[in-house]
Amino acid sequence: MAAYRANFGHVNDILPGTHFESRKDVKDAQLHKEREAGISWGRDDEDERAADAIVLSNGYADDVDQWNEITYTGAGGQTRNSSQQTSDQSWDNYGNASLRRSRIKGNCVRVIRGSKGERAYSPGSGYRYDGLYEIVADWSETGRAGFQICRFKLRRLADERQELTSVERQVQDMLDRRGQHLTEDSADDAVSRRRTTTVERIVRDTAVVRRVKRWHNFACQVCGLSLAVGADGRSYAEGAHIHALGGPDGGPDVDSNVLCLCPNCHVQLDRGALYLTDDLRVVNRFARGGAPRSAPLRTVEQHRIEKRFIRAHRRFWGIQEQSLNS
DNA sequence: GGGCCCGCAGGG
DNA sequence: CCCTGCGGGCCC
Repeated sequence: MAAYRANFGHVNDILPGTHFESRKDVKDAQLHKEREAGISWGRDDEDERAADAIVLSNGYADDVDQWNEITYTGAGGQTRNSSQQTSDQSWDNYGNASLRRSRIKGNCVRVIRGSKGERAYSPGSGYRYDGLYEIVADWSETGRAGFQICRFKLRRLADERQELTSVERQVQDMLDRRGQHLTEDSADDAVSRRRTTTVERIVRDTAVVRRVKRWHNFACQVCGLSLAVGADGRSYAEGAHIHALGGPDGGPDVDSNVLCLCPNCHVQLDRGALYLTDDLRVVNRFARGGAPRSAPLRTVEQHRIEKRFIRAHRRFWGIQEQSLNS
């Protein structure tokens, strides 16, 4: 059998946010080579071992997951599946050496989160592909259990640096061509601006966003509007991140941080005109008639919203949740 | 190809 | 909690 070749970046047009039932499914999708191990590696173009994907599933007690930044623990030094170090880890371990190699070469790695990981950022069950990260540092230290561990600092690539999948690239090419064409004709600056926003929106329409919109049948969770546009008979809705994406303090692209909204309510949420209370009521700060008005957020069983994202959004807009007359 | 070791599964 | 099973690498 031919040696596995490391492959960096998205694979098979699988969008970040795509959910899998089991490690076997993740492997079969070619996101991660291994059935069980955390680090996926193969030979790179110089025939060295280089890592191309990792799984985070609480296998090592020293892991720290903050979505945008991950402090990952290398492989080895524990009895299988125990989560407990019983000896030192080594840089001779192929997984650890391959992650270091990818750090040196600047290869990005795919990150897959399992349900046992950090609650705020992990899927309720199974596994979820969360896109591309770069490895910014590696070092050794003494772990909680008192043994040497290999450590890696990973940072999520900014949205504009998350490489597009090939389908998205095709759409972008198409839009680029149309944009050029229109610019020649009209020299209208608004055209290229609109083109830019369209591309951004495509990039951000992850599997998470698609799933949330489907759960709500493309109806707005705030006002209930079902915008019937398009020939497919489906309504138009947008995936709105409560705790906005981007930047080192950006929120995660996970179900519990996304709402299905109409464009009006989306922009109001993004500008802080709408906010959510801890008990999932929507408050319009600038409602006509003086006092803020609130109404319950429309919810469905399978769509859990996390308070921490609601709070991050309020904190961002400097909203203290005190004067709540519903 | 066989034997051995390893591992962020998976199920009882 | 323990145990079994399995795929991949690597060494004969």
